[in-house]
Amino acid sequence: MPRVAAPRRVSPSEAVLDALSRRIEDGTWAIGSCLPAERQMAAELGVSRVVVREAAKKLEQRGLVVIRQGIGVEVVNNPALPVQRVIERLLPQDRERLRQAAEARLLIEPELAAAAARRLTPARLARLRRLTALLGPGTERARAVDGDMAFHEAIAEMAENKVLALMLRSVSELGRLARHVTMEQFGVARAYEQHVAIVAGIAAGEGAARAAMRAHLEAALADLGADPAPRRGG
Amino acid sequence: MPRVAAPRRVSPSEAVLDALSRRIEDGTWAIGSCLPAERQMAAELGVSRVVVREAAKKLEQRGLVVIRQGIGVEVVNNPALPVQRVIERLLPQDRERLRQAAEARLLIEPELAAAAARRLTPARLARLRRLTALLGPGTERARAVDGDMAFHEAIAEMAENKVLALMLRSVSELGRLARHVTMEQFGVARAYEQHVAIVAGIAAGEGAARAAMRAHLEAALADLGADPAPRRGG
DNA sequence: GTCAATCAATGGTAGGACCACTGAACGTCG
DNA sequence: CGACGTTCAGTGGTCCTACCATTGATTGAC
Repeated sequence: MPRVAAPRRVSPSEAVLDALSRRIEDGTWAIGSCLPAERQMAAELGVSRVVVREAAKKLEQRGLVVIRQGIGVEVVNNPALPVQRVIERLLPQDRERLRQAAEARLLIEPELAAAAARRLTPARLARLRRLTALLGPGTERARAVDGDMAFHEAIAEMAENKVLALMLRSVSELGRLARHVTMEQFGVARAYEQHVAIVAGIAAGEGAARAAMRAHLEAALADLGADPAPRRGG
Repeated sequence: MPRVAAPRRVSPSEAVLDALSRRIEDGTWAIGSCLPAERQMAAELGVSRVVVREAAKKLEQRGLVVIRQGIGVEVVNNPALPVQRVIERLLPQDRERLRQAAEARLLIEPELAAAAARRLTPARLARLRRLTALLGPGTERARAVDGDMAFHEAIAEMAENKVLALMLRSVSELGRLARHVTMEQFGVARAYEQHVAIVAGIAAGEGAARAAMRAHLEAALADLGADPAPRRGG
């Protein structure tokens, strides 16, 4: 019986958590699909249902899955979700949270655009141009917001800084509802033009990218300020 | 039997989670102390031990407590912890994580210093001066790192943007180990001088604050680059 | 006085039973 | 035939009880 050689046994809980998160990340369970039932996984992994539940709960906290009674455990893979929740608890009031989030975004995102410009390739430029089409003429409001998010997220990705990308996505998701309102209020055409301008800026270079993005965000912020009560001001 | 009036019963789990987090935030259980045992809380709240455990686990994920077998549930209240964990999972490699975190910090913190300058009051200035003393001559390495963190955190607080403060704290905690190394390598005296310069900058105005903070961070980043392998580069 | 064994308390796991909710299959009624 | 309410099987949510594993303090022998 070794007294120092084996002090580090992995608990069943950790092992299962590891196994599940691994299989989610390697695509064993596709995004949008459901994991096997808790009882079944417990049987397969040779552990009690308690540890499976615990692992699932942790995965939910990490934004990898959502658990719904009567349905199952669905894969979503959204790492920004936990950050969002932290911010929501930190700033319970919608209005103030939105303001600070917009402030943070105004600080982060122009820099992301600049970094994306530094690292621009023809393929990436093409992708950005494709993404602007998502806000092209005749786009419905519901899809427009998704298209808007996708566009900004792509830029964040191209900046090749996952920390900043995570932060951007978190605050950006927080403003999703508000964006919906302003889109409805001011139309998507203007947002589309600004996105086109941003792409042109990124193609032109760091400075132009920064300026274009900054203009876009300031416009959105101004719209937000014009809206008296952004949906449930509690 | 109302068919629409009462569709929203709070589950025991939510209720307990709410109760516990409330009592933590209002200081019923001081930071550093332990909550009652799970069995006891279960009895007091009239609920099974499972839901108490679940609530405790969620609190742990939120960075409010840490759970240790054989010890109990200790209160810590560190909202940045979940964000740290997300980043650690997102960037498993120490070196790259540190680099991106430093990049993010270099972007965020000068702006926080500028905001702090805008909102400066005599009391706050005094507080900052007091905090610089934590790095004064003759400070041990171990305490120096804590003092450094406290100083930067205070500035973030004075900027009055909790979102940015959260982000700063998260990336800043990630670099704690590395900071330890550089402190040991280059001494605390230089860091002290830079902190003094930052305070002077904040007192002088936005631009000066930004510049001073930027210089401090760039120096730290350069030190980091000089270090070949910041502790376990796996 | 030192050190190792003991012990009580804590969180961790097991297994089984039942509750609450969901979606779909089914049957009924208009 | 079609729309609607019912039933039902499957899912996660909760409960209970017992036991395992780890910790820190207590106790005892040396």
